Amino acid sequence: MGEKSFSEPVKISVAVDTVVFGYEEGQLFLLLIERAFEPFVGQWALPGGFVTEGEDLESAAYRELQEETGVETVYLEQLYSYGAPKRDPRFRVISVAYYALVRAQGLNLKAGSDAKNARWFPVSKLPKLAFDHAQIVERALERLRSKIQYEPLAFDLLPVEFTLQQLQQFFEAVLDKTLDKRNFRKKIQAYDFLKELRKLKNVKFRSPVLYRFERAKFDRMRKRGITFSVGA
Amino acid sequence: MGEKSFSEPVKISVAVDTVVFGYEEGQLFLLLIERAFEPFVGQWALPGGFVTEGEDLESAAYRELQEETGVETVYLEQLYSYGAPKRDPRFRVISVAYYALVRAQGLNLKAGSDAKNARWFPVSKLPKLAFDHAQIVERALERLRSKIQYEPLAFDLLPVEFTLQQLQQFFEAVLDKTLDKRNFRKKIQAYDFLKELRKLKNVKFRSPVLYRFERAKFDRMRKRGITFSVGA
DNA sequence: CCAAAAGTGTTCACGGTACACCCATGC
DNA sequence: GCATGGGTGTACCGTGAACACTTTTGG
Repeated sequence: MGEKSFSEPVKISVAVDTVVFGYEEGQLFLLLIERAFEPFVGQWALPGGFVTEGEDLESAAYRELQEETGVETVYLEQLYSYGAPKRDPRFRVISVAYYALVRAQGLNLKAGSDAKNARWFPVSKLPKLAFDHAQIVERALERLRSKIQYEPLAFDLLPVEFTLQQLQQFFEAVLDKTLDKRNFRKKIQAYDFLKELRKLKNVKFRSPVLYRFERAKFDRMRKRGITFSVGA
Repeated sequence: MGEKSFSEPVKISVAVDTVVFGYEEGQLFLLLIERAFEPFVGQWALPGGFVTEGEDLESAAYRELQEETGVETVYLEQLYSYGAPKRDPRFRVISVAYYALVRAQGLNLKAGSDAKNARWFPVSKLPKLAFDHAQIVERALERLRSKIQYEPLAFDLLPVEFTLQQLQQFFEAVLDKTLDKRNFRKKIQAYDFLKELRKLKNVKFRSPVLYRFERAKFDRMRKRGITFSVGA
């Protein structure tokens, strides 16, 4: 901000747009909004909106998510800022993109009450997106795929209680590669941040054990200098 | 940008601020500007300024660097955006922060011709910084330290021709830990992206070999699926 | 008793780490 | 010839990868 002249700086509209990820049954999903106004009416776009006076960027992202989709976000992280002059055909808009993780929680893969025009799409079958949102999604996917390998983001997308098989399937789906069952279990269990809960009964075949992620244990592990890594 | 009402969005001043890194003789440096205007007159700050009409964010970062410091940047990457409502005491400013790498090139650790009020500081002895710039620097350092371990950024900070000892010293300085000489050399040379040039003569003791980084070889190595890593 | 998923150990190859001495050069 | 930094190889260990059978359960 070391401006040289005293001329007033140009003022620009600032938006926040969020790439919301969900996961269910081996598929990664993305929450999109159908645009109700020009430009790009009827096209799908990322949830988001303009930053208001005196409002933090992250707060704006939360607020817009709440207003437009009603989803409960368990993780929100800034991704990148987009400022190409013509990215919005109406007027100059700079957009600060975020990405968020939402727990799919059972089968409830629907948008919150408010927004009838919000829908989950599998990332493998996304519609054509408005603005430069395809680019933003691309970057978010890259970030998610890379960060999931050394940060415990998986546990923000999976149900609170899960089996090792579900956990493995999750990594396989997001990283798009198969993992060895025995090696995967050995590694995960060695970290010792999962708490064994009980057996899941009333399942067709042999009952799997349910686990829960213990963040406190994870943090202690980190402090001991042990780094989490999957799929390396 | 899925605004729900037709009310005009709030307009905000958008700045770009860049953390400029240089390196020389075992020390990492940072290029700062002494502020000539209020607020924070006389304090040191990151080079930067307001984005103008129709100007890309990255172009704005380049332009401001050129105007304020005259340095020739070999690498520029977006870092993070800062938007706390009161981060600038005058009025609302959102700042998109970048970080840049500059080749110190011999002893020329001075600012470009234009800016008399620009100076290099060792990162270990930074002055008090204006605005929230200390926070930005912190994040840039983290990013540099982590990225340098798996991306070839070192070669954008070192002179074009360097010895293995200089290269090792560079990593030791930035990562703040000592590396084993034999293991370091073995590893680096195994990657086979360095070109042996000649012996550096007229040096006090045994003449070291000078090397040059060959980006083409590096890229081919990457394509073969080999990942660069130092200090792991 | 059969079908289907859950669960479990061992071996091998490779990369990381630790470690000490000879070599070339200028003075 | 000596002081100083330049340069080199080997042995060990831990982690990652490959790989197949037994157990549990519901129908």
